[in-house]
Amino acid sequence: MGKITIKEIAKLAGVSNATVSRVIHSPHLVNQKTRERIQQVMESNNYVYDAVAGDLSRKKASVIGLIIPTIKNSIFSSTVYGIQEKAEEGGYTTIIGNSNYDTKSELNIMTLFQQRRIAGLILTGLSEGVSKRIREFMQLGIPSVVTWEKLDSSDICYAGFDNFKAAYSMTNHLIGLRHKRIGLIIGPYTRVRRVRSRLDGYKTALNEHSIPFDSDFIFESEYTLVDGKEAMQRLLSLPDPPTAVFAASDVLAMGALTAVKENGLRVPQDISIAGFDDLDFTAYLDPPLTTVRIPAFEMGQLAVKMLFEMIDGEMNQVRQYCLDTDLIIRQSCAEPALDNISL
Amino acid sequence: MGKITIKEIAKLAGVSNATVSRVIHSPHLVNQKTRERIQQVMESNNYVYDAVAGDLSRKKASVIGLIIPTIKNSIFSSTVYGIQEKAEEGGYTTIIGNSNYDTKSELNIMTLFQQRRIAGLILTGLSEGVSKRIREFMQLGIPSVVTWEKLDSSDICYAGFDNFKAAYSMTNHLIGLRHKRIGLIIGPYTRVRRVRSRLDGYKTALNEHSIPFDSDFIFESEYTLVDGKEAMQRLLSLPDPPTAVFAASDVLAMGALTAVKENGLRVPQDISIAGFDDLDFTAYLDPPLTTVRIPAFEMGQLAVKMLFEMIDGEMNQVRQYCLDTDLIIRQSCAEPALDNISL
DNA sequence: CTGAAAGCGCTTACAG
DNA sequence: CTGAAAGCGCTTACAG
Repeated sequence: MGKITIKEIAKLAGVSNATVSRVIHSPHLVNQKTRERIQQVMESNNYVYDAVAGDLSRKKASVIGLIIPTIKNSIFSSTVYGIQEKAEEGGYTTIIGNSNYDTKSELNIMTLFQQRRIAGLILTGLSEGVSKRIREFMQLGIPSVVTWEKLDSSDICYAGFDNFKAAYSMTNHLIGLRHKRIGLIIGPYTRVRRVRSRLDGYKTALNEHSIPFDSDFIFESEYTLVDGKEAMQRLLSLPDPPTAVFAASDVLAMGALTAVKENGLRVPQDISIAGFDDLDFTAYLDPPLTTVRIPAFEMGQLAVKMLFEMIDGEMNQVRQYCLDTDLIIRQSCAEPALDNISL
Repeated sequence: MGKITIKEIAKLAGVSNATVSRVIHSPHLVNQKTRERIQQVMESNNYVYDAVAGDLSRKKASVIGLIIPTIKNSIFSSTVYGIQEKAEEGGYTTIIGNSNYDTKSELNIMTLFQQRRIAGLILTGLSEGVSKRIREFMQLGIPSVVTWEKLDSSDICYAGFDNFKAAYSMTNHLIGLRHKRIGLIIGPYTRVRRVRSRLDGYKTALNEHSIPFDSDFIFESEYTLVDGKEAMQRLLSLPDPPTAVFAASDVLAMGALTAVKENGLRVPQDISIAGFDDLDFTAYLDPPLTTVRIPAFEMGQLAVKMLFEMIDGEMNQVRQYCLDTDLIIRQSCAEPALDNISL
């Protein structure tokens, strides 16, 4: 019933705790005969090492804390996967907290993580209110890295990408296709900085081509299919609707696509739709979605790699990686029909 | 730099560790003045409680271990969400291990979890090789519950659903639509028991309607879009292809749908497609997918609830819950065209 | 190569 | 209401 501890193994094998501990961690330090006997005893008693007690004793930690906005949505699953895989390789366990894009809850999770003695922290984006706390973490010796974003601060590590540039490129692509009325369905940019960067990228691209910015063309929404659909619905019922819509999330794009079809319109002949994220399913939509590929998996892996390096001592220097994004051109965007182009 | 411990707080406040510990856990036991002073000291020194040390000391655990096949796929995300939400409510943290449908790796994860002193374990399905280990866990006082499956063994707890019945109903539905040539694209039934139950449900339904079972109509595949697409491709190139295809996973169904469209065929006029899981996106496919709704979120919540009850002492009795599934009828299934019906 | 002892940060009877 | 002491399961200088 009660679980077997090192102490009991020691007693059964007629040695001290220290020696048992040694056969677990540095078997070469123990006389072969003794070692084998102890291993024997551990086996037959189904001894299971208590990693938590071990960590406490040697003042180390082997859990990595990860904060993502939500696990319900597939947006972050590649990142989580990249993190878990890499963490596991290094013998670390991952705990995940869902912030729901809320700063207060991020802060709460950070404290919870701290109580659980995490070895390092990975954040999905950096909310305004969190930077200070991150610095505290680093002061306390808890290395932290931000993903999904590129930061201005030079003292916080990140493995991210340029949201501005990614959105800028896609908008430019649509403009290159001769669209002038380009709608934008976008996530919670009021609350989330990296989403705001996407908005800025969109605006800047328009601006550079002297296309007037029309706030009726912008919809801020949660990352759900329904929201994407509803936003598109509204866009379509505008007196002079857009000829292309950039949905800055594939989930929103899929919702938008559905709305277009329900209105008996065709993509891309009647209206173009572009997405963001390059989730698995985008290649399987009808038509396949033009979108921007995000280095989701890579960011995860890199973030853990950075964490490891910091844990192993090179904590002194700040590392900042901005990974590339790619325009993935598929069939959901085309030039607007002639009668749609304002001459 | 070094983190503040209870001991230092005690010294600063001029009390013993015990008293500080008391203000953390049972403040009412401490004289108000003393308590306030101590709280004061904790605040101004940013004291953070060490939950790991606490757990060790009071011989309890506050982490729940969860094993799912994969986190990459959205299939399990509702379950994970249900679990995390409920666990959090009870002050528990969740750690997730990905087994990749592999028994050996499940066993490994279980040991890892054990080393991390989990308070309880939630498994997604029960592989043949794992039952024994589960019983060991329960013996050791680690309550365990299985989800996504209904078990025969009367001594293992579960919060699942009837895979056989779910697949049986859907197959029956297709038969009711007058389909006689019904293809099946299904997950790894050779390795996974609950998937085998689905296969059995399909077979039994056919059998009850004296529809001969045709092994050319069955494709076993991984749960990916590509696999669904390829399987459908093969099905369509059969000399006498099915008039309906039951893809026992929405992801496979989405892949299948793409293949059908690429072949210039229409769903459901030329061929019907049914899915399984009722993932978010199914209502947004073109056409919206007929599928079976799985109580994914509910299973997660219930599993944690059961775990809590067991942790709180009623560990003696085995609880087994089989939740309902629903046929979700949308537009991807219809009667076969007349010339397809064998008279 | 091995053991005794002190310690990781916290808790909990027990005694006062 | 509070403190001294033993303990959770493991580790690690130190000494031999």
